[in-house]
Parts: sequence; structure tokens; C-alpha cells
Amino acid sequence: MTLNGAAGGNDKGKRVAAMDGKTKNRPLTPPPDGGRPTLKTIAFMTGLGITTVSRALKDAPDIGAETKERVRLVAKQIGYQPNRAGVRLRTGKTNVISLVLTLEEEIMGITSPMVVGITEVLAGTPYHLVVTPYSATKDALAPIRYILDTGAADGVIISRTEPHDPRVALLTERGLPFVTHGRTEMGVVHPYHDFDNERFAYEAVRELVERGRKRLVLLEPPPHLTFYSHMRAGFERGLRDFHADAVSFHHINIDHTLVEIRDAFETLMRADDAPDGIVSGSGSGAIALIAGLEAAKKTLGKDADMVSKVPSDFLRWLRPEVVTMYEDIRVAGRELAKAVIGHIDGQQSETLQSLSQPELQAAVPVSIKR
Amino acid sequence: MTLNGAAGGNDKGKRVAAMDGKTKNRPLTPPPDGGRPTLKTIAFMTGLGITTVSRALKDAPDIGAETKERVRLVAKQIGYQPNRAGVRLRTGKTNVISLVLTLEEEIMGITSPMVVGITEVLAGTPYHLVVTPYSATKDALAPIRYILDTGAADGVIISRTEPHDPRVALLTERGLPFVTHGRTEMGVVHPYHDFDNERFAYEAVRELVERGRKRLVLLEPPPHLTFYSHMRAGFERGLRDFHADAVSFHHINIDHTLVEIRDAFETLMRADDAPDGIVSGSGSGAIALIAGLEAAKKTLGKDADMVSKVPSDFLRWLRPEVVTMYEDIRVAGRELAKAVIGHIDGQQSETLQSLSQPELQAAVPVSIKR
DNA sequence: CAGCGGAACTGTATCGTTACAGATTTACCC
DNA sequence: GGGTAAATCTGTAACGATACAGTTCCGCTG
Repeated sequence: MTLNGAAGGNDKGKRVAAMDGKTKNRPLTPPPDGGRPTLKTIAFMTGLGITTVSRALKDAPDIGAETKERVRLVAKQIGYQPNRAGVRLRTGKTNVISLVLTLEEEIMGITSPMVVGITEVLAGTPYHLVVTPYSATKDALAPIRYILDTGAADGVIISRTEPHDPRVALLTERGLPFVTHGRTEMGVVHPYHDFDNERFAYEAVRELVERGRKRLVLLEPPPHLTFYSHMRAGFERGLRDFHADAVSFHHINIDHTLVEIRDAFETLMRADDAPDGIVSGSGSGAIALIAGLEAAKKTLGKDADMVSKVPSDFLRWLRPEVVTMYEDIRVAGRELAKAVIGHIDGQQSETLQSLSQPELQAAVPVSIKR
Repeated sequence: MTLNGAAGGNDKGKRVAAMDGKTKNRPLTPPPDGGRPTLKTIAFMTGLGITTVSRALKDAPDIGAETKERVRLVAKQIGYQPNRAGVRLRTGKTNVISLVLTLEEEIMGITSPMVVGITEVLAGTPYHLVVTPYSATKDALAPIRYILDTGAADGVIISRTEPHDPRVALLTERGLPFVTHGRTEMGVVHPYHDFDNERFAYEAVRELVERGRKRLVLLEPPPHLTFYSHMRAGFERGLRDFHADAVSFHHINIDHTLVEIRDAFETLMRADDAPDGIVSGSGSGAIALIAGLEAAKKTLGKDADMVSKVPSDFLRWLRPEVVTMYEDIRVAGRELAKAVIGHIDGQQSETLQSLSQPELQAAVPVSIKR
């Protein structure tokens, strides 16, 4: 291999551009070392122009096959990684996915496994996960506006959807890719992942009726959230199909504090028409219900049975008499991440919708026999 | 107010720079609207140079008081927010704090309240929180190297520290601000926040001995983590001071699965020299211990008492007979965030160290009297 | 051999910001 | 009046990447 001039060699007889000394695209000076490599570094090492290197790394059609190979090799050797700020400034692409969370969303820690699931998927991509919180007591639109106004992310993940969700309307209108954890009812087709709460409640009723329970109560989500109606619908369909009655508990929902839930439920359980079957829409809520039931001097499994949706397996360890249906939040996180990326990549929203089914949690495995 | 030329007015008789038409710093054309405002927008509106606007917003000493006022007013009116990519490219400042997490760190969801605590503090700053995961089974240094190599963050939060932690060594050597959740023993002074596990174990022993327990067992952290020795030290100091004996359970620690812990503990509880007092270093571990104890046909509160460290209040709702000491992870998140920012701002590391004390959790409040 | 098309590569301008080195004006002094 | 310092403002270049509009050279055609 021959070397022609200061620039790197090229022994295939190709012409070498004139070096008039005023070029900036063909770096003649080695980049100051110590810093991380840039396109300039590779350009210097290969003797190519910065533009060529950039295009070679993108596999552009107007770059020679051998050149691409050389560039890729050098880039890999020196561990080149594109400067995110440079890309972002020039192209607007942030390579950021924003997870928008309520600060209050913290009961029973739904966030942890979700973040894990999301990052598992993002690990194989150039995307970073940025957590953008908001106070539920304030404006849920604020973080969305911030992201839109500052171009802070390429995609957004939101949860706690409402049937007519202003965040979904805004994001759709402004064309920013997003995915929701939960569905909407706005006639807008958008990516989502959801847990089948209708099915959950229906199966819960079936389970309770099979255990001989007839007077059922539901600890439901707050009415403004979409999955409220899903869960209620499943509950009521179950009541009809399996011939059971509902006991009213509408003044309390899973967003109430544990103490509130317990106190209200204790009152209910002391009433003459106390329920004998309980469907709990949340794992932490279930704990408060159990406490209320026991405060009313009733016994779980005897005076009443309970089916609860749970995000972990604590309840089944501590109260195996509760029937638990597992909602895998980690999987949800994975699905959500895949869906936003799909949306960013221009896939059809219809293909980015998924529903996960409740799984009846098996009993804790018993290892030691006696 | 008079207007001189296309540029905004200035009626105090100050000179107006010659407009030779080739300037780029004094924008003569309105910025393309629809986009978000930049310094150029403000420069156009005020008739000032871009540089002046930039310096005015930073309150630089060489800008007139009235000019600053005008610039600030316009900036506020049009909702100017600096472009992060521009700043980052030019200055290297990312305005990012990176939370480095193990994907496996998920038992009992320590992450949720931590993320909430951190974002609560960051909300009042220009910092964003980026979650950077790694697989504990692989190289814990990988994410640190990534951040260092790509300049991905201004500050880093790490947890699960070891006495000689290579991450701390690397970050210190490379001068990137960080804070650890947990201490180290390397002779390196660095910001940290930690829970006083020594005190926790000591007080736990006191509590158990006061309840008449004499043969105590500790469910400890894995030995390679720093707080292992803290907790052990507190436990042993307690044994000495309060005259109790230790029952060995060293082959199991809080990183084992719940099933492993339960099975091992069941075996232990069936032995002749079974313990009568239990100190659990983790809330989820406590659940497995309870299960093991009950599998061995023993009763909590009768055959043995337990004190556990917990990050939430489930255990006290479901098993009020367990004495729980609360570790407030949300507060930890806040402290960690404050400490990294302090470190970034150049505060002395010594002043950025804090230790939170275990609080004996009060019983669940009883509201309904009968 | 002029002309032309295509392959392969390159220069320039630009995104938004800031460091740095001027530039202009005014005030003031001898 | 000339010189100087202080106050205030401005232009240019640069950070790293990319879009776009060339440029160079080759082979081929008529």
C-alpha cells in the first residue's frame, strides 16, 4: 500500500482531492487527543472528508464499498460514538424517550418494574430513558407541553389514561409519537398497551361464585380513568353470567389512602348486607381491604373470599388465601417501549396495540416436604 | 420612543452599531415563526446582537442594567428556553443526572420512590433524570464507562456500593461528580447518602432482647456490599451489649430468592437450636422468613419475634406483629439528588454526606373504635 | 475527441449556544 | 484637544453532525 501525501493511503488509483490548505472538511491536523473521537478523527485517520465519513457510516449509496469498510473498521477500532448533542442540534433527533409519571403514582411501586422493562428494550437502541414527573394535583398537560415546546423527546410514554385524554389529543395534534399505558375512547387510533381489566374482573367474579360467593363488592379505579369502565363492565358481566349480586362501594376507589379504604370497608363489613366476595382492583388496596375485614372481626376465606390484581407476589406469600391475578408491569414496560419506538419508526398504530391477559397466580412453590 | 432602522428602538441616545448587511450576529430577518424561540428571536425583537442577548440572560457584568431588563422581559414573554443541544454542544454541560441501576434491583421496588425523590429535587433545576441500567450479572462498570466516554451526564447516582468500589475509583479518577447510595471504605472522600444499618441492627437486637429473645439470627446483605459489615457490626454490638447469642445463617442473604430464603429458614427453624429472634435486613426477605417460620409450624410473636427494615408499609399492615423500621427511600432520593448537584456545583464532598436514621414504624392508625 | 452520465468524494452552510477578541461611545483628565 | 479608561455592545469562530450542492475523474458514445 502506497501513501500519497499526509492523507491516508489509497492504492487503487483513485484521485485524491487537491489539498489547497483552506479545506476544513479534510482535517490536516490530528484532532487533539485525550478527547473522544469524532467524525474528524476518523476523517483524519482515513484521509477522507468529514462528509464522506458521515455518509459512509450511514451506509449511503454514493460511497464506495471499500471506503465504507475502511471507515467502519476505523470507527469501531477507536470506539467512535456519535455526539448526541451534535446530532440533536443538526437533526432535531433527541434519541430520548420520555416516561411521564405522576409523583403520586407510587403506591405499591408500579414504577420500578416498568422502568426496568422499558430500559431492557431501550438498551438495544440509541434511546435513553428520561423520567419526567408531574404532580397529579396540578396540570397533567404541563409535562407534555414542556416536551412538545422544547422538543425534549422523540417519543413519550404516558399512563393513567382517561376516556377523553387531553394529553392524547395534544400529542396527536402535534404529531409527537407516543404510547399509552391504558386505552382511550376518543376515536383516535394510537399505540397502547393495556391490561385486560374487563377480563380480570369477569374472571374474578367467576372465581368467587365458584367458591359459593353471591354478594360481591368491587374496589374500583377512580371513575375518571378509562380502566374504571373496563373493570366495572367485566364485573357486571360476571354478575349477570354467574348470577351474583353487587354490593355498593362506589364512594371509595383505589386512589384513596389505605386508611380510608380500610375504614370504609370495615364499616361495610359490619353492615347487615356485608359482601362475601371481594374483587380488588389493586394490590395495595387489597391490603387495606383485608385490614378492614379483619377489623370487622371477619375472616378471609371463611366469611369472605377475595380476588385481587397484583403487580408483585407479596400478597400471595403473606395471604395465600387471597386469589391473585398477576399484572406483569415489567412486560408492560417492554411492550410500551417497543410500541413507542415502532411509532417513531412510522409503523401503523393499529399494529402497536396490545392487551395483556390476567394470569391466575400459582401458589408459592413448596419445596420442603414433611 | 423612536425607531432607528429595522432594529428595535433605543431612545437613550446610545449609538447603534453600523449595519453593513453582512452581520450575522444582529439578525435582520425575523426568525421563521412556528419554531421555538432562540437567542436569535430575542436579538431580532430587541434589536440587539445575539451575543448581547446571551450575556444579558446570564447577567454578565458588561451588559447594561436596562438592556438586561428588556432582554429578560422579552425572553419571558415569548417563553424562551435555551436549546439544550446547543448548550451541550458548545459547553459540554448536559444538564443530565444519570441514575445507574441494576436491572435486578427490583425486589420490593426500591426504585420507584427513589426516582420520585430524585425528580422532586430535579424539578426545580435544569437537570433531567436519565435512567441507565446494567445487568448485575455483567459488568457494573460498563454504564459508568459509557457515561464517562460519551459525556452523557453531569453527575451520576450509584447504589449497592462495595467497600472498594471500582465505580467510585473510576469516577473519582476521571473527576465526574457523583454520589453513592451507601458508603465505601477506600479512603476517598465522596458524597453519599446512607441508611444507618449499624444502628438499625443494634436497635433491632435491643428490641428483641427487650422482648425476652436471646437466640438471634440476622438475614444479612450479601457480603460484598459495604452495608453488610455495617449491619453485622451493629448486630454484634447489640449481642454484646444486650447479652444475646447469634444463630448462624450466613449461607443465605437478602439477594437470594424468596424461595431459597424461605426453605433455608424453614430448615433453621426446625433445628433444635432454632432462633427466637429475627433481624431482617430487607422487607421482602422478611416475607420469605415469615413463610419459612410458619412452614416450620412456628408462630410469629409466640415462638419468635422479628424486626425488619422496610421500604414501605405493607408488612406492618399484613403482619403487625413484625416490628418494622422504616427506610425512607424517597427521602434518600432527595438527598442523593441534592448531593450530586452540590458536587457538580463544587461544594466540598464532606458537606454532602448524610446518614438517615431508622425510625421505628408506628402501628397502623386505628380509626374506628368499637 | 467533445460531450455526457455516473460513481465517488468534498466544501459550505447550518442547527443554537458561548468564549474570546474586538469595536464603539462616553466620560473624564491633564 | 488628545488621550485613556470604563461601559457597553458586537462579530467571529467553534462545538459535532448533516443536508445540499457541487467537484473530480472515469468510461463510454457517436
